[in-house]
Amino acid sequence: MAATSVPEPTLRRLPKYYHYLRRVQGTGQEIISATQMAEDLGIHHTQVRKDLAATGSQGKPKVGHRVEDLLVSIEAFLNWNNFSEAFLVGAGNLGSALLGYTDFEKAGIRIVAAFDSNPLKVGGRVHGVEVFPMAQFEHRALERHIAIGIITVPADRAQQIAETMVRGGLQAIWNFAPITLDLPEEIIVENVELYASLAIFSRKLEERRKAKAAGPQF
Amino acid sequence: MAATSVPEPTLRRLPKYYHYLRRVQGTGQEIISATQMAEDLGIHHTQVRKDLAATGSQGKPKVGHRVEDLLVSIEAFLNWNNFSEAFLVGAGNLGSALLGYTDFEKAGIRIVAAFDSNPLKVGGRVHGVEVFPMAQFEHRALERHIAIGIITVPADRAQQIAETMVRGGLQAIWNFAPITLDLPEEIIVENVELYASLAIFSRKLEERRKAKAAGPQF
DNA sequence: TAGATTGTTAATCGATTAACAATC
DNA sequence: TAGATTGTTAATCGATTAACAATC
Repeated sequence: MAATSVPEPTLRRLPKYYHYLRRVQGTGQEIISATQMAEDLGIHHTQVRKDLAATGSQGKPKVGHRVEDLLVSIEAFLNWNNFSEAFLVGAGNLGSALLGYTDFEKAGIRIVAAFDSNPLKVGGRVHGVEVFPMAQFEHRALERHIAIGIITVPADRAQQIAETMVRGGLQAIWNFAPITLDLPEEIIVENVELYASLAIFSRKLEERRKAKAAGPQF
Repeated sequence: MAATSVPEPTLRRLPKYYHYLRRVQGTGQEIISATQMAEDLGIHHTQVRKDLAATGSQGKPKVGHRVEDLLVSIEAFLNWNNFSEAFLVGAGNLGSALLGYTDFEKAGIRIVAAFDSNPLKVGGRVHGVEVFPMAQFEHRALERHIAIGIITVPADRAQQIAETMVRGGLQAIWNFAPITLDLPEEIIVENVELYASLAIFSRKLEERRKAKAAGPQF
């Protein structure tokens, strides 16, 4: 069962390479070296080589990698040729924004329905996606064999929604609520922690202010 | 200059503790142990202790930590009592969603103006925040001594926007576009990589499917 | 050929986890 | 007191970086 052998940081970097390579492709360039990629992306070149090797793509010594080959390898490795269907819960500001991201489809996920507990939203459509009452989530998810759930509700409702998702047979949850979900171990959970960025901002800006106040030391 | 000594992963976990402790506080509980926190958040207890120690908060052996004390320490450490003003560029779906997040203010950031190149959006308000033409960004930023910029435009415009931000004197950039910004080293950049989550989903779901197809091994 | 580039193996670094002494 | 909990020092683990052989 060595399939888990690819480190998660590598997995996280692959989309970065992918988007970069798409831009390179857009300029008409057909060959690229790991060295060049590393420089442009601010990543160590050995790192880039290892990451690309993980996708099974091979380059030619002295030449480099074919941009097209790399794109195909990454797509295949991430299974981005197929997509899984997703249900989104919470058609508020953030939820609506995600419903508008048609590009997710190129990245393995298609949001096929939204759910909300607000009767004013139910029955309508957001970016073309129908909004159903939360009460219908479980049976619709089971019926359609949905794999992925997206949580864009306030923190105090997230745990409960997540549990409904598990009952609906979902296998992966993309959680935008700032709360740690307590779920069976086999459920894949990805938390988008917006506040983590803010913590880094506050701290680093403050450090800089202090450094400035202390004056240049040399 | 030991201020940089706090590891970034610690910084990223602190908001998690903070939101958790707020919920605990909401139940009326006044004392909590690192052990309990660790269990609820799925983090090793030693890790929690080290992270809390970094904020300067102290607990009492056999007793635990006062919830209130921890909240105050984390707030102070992250400088969340003050806030910095931010300009957001790109009042589309995601940008609008962020403009509606009034909670960011508790986390050290207040979005005071939005900018967009679409004349239809300029002059209007989104969640109460005025939308200005992009051409005014630089002088308004300089005038108001803005520290933080938020980029919620498509990838192909992000680099250019970021450069304008630097010219406007901003010190930190929160980038939601899937592109690596090439900026002077002193600029603090935080990338929110939504596609990273999708990479993990695709890969892990695929692994699971394969494991299932192979059948239970024991 | 010479040299740029690939790809792998070894060394380093830093975060996480384990072990343990201190304390109320 | 005994035992739970804190907080620190040491060990482990895994990712990143460095070194180097292979190749067109």
